[in-house]
Amino acid sequence: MVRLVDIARQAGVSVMTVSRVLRDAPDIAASTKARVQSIAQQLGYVPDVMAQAMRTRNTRLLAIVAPDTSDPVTSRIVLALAERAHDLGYDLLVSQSRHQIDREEACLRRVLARRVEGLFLCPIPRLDPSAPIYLELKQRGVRVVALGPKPPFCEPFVSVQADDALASSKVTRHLLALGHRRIAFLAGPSTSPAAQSRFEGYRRALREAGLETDDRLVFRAGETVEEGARATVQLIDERATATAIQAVSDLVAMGAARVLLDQGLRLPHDVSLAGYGNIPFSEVFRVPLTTVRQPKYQLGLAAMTCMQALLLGAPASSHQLPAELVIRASTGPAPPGDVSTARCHG
Amino acid sequence: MVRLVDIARQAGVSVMTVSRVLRDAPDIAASTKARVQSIAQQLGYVPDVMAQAMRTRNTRLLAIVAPDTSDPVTSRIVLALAERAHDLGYDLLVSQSRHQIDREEACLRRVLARRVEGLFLCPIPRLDPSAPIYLELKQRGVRVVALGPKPPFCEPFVSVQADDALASSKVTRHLLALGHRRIAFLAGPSTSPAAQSRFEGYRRALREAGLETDDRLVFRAGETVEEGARATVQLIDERATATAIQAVSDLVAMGAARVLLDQGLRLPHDVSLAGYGNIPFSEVFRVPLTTVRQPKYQLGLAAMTCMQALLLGAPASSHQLPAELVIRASTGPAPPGDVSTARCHG
DNA sequence: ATGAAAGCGCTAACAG
DNA sequence: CTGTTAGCGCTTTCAT
Repeated sequence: MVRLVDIARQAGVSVMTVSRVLRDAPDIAASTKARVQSIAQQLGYVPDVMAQAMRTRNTRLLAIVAPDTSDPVTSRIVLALAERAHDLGYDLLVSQSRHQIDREEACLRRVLARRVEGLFLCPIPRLDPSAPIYLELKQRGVRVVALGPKPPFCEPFVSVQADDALASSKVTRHLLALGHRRIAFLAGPSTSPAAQSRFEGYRRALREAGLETDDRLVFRAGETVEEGARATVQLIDERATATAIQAVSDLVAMGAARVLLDQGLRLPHDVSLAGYGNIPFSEVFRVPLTTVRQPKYQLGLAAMTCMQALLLGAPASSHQLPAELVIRASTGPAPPGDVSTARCHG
Repeated sequence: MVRLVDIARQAGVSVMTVSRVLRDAPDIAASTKARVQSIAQQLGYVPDVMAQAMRTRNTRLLAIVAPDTSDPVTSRIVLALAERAHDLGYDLLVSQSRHQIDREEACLRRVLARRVEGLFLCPIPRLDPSAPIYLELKQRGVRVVALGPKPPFCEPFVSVQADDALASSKVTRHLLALGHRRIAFLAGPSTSPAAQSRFEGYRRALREAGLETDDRLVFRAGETVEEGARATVQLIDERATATAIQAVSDLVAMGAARVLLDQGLRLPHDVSLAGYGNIPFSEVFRVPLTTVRQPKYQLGLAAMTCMQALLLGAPASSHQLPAELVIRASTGPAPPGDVSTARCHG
């Protein structure tokens, strides 16, 4: 490994001079500079970032801790973060908490031990409102940007997220505009703030349209295709006369679609279906799915912008980015003669 | 920041003693140990991995450099790598080369500057057979595990990949077994070794069945849905009388499906279609797609196993993991009376 | 069982 | 413009 001393010896100057040249510090004779640079080049010198960090206290290291960076949303965010980080001269550490609270804690300890300058955190939903490790992050002055909906115990952190409630209400309004009055909702896990927000958006839109949420139209699904399918079977079993179904996520919607299509129902002729999230390929789904496009990459960029502010010691504020309704083939006008619609009108 | 000295002072012992305790080194009085541990705990001591690394030369840092870690395959691999790395006491750096050669080089320089102990590399296909930066990696003794098909300039590195040629020939054999004789192939970019291997597998299966590759049935598609669609339009325009179409990837297959379905053709009644890669949701595609399931997570695990060997200075060998044919609804028996089939039989 | 000295590779602070 | 000194937080080596 080539060190500064090696170059210094070769060039017949002090280590300090070499250090200055290689950092482009001022007050160096042009001739010296050229000579040192050439020798460094020739020897194939590669600076030791660790040693620099040790001295300057700048690790130029950021980290993201998330339950699963392979999911379509997070992986796009990681892409944006790593890309921007690189351009800003930082490196990005990736750590998976696998939805396990103690694993998340272990990841965070690692991150502390690496003396990262900033942390992007997708917190695991917890039941317990107190989270000592998060307090510790705060205490130690780690700059934290929370990604996604912020649970109560993340209050002190800046956050960046899509406006789930708003986007979800856009979906509901779209269905209402198509004449649907009985819109079922396939809900996500109650521990997930994102899922909650989407349900909130649905309720809000209904309320604004002068309708009340009918509990018999709300089904607990979950996060997976399977759970979506199960909830839809239940919906059918219970003879819930909905003309439209709004799902908490595209995955759940796909499960619903499977069941509906298997029943011989046509989308959107017999029933409309909407998802949320615009996962890749929801476009090329059996019936191209009306959904919400989350600005994933933009979320990453926004998060990094926040981080830059924090790194400069500037105040940073949380952001809600608007998500966009994408109307495709799975939603259409409500069947005109539908009993339930009539009833609602009456 | 609490350092060893701080603990030492509190405990009335030397820094060395504290260091020993915290590393579980032998020859420490039980009483001292207990006292130091308790004080460390109480002060919230977090070791400085950088400083440790500086002294011990073990950075406990690994890195992955890939064109785009958000693609479905790579993101799963990253998941496996980060997870295993964590369990082995390593952290993982993620760096995106964005399909740009000079960016890849910049990423690799960063990785060198961080003194990572090992590197997972998804190389960008290059036309030029020489790649100085890769030679440098080799020279500097960085342990490298190549992911995916290994281009010629990566020869010196251990690699882990799915056996694309074999899996691709499984697809072709499946179509042959269904009675298809005129099987079109939608090929990928000629620079991609993976795409090449898949084409090879197709040819090999045909040859083994006593058939020759008909160049008029091979269409250059690419990597995207769009390119798949374009190639399929071309296929139709040229009146290529194929009864089955094998695509280099699921994305390309989806493009093909769009065109075929738009033409009013039924899958698999009129024409069979197979993809490759088993991207999420190819199962819930308009017509569930026959495809090849790549053992993505397993690839990550295998790569890490190789890395462990390298880190121990042990020899490691390259691995080809078998990929599995997944038969779904898009492939079926060849239309019995088909002219082309008849012609082949005659 | 514990401590003192030295140094990993680099740079801040000060001197000349 | 260039060099000297000191030290970042830790551990190796050698002493006691």
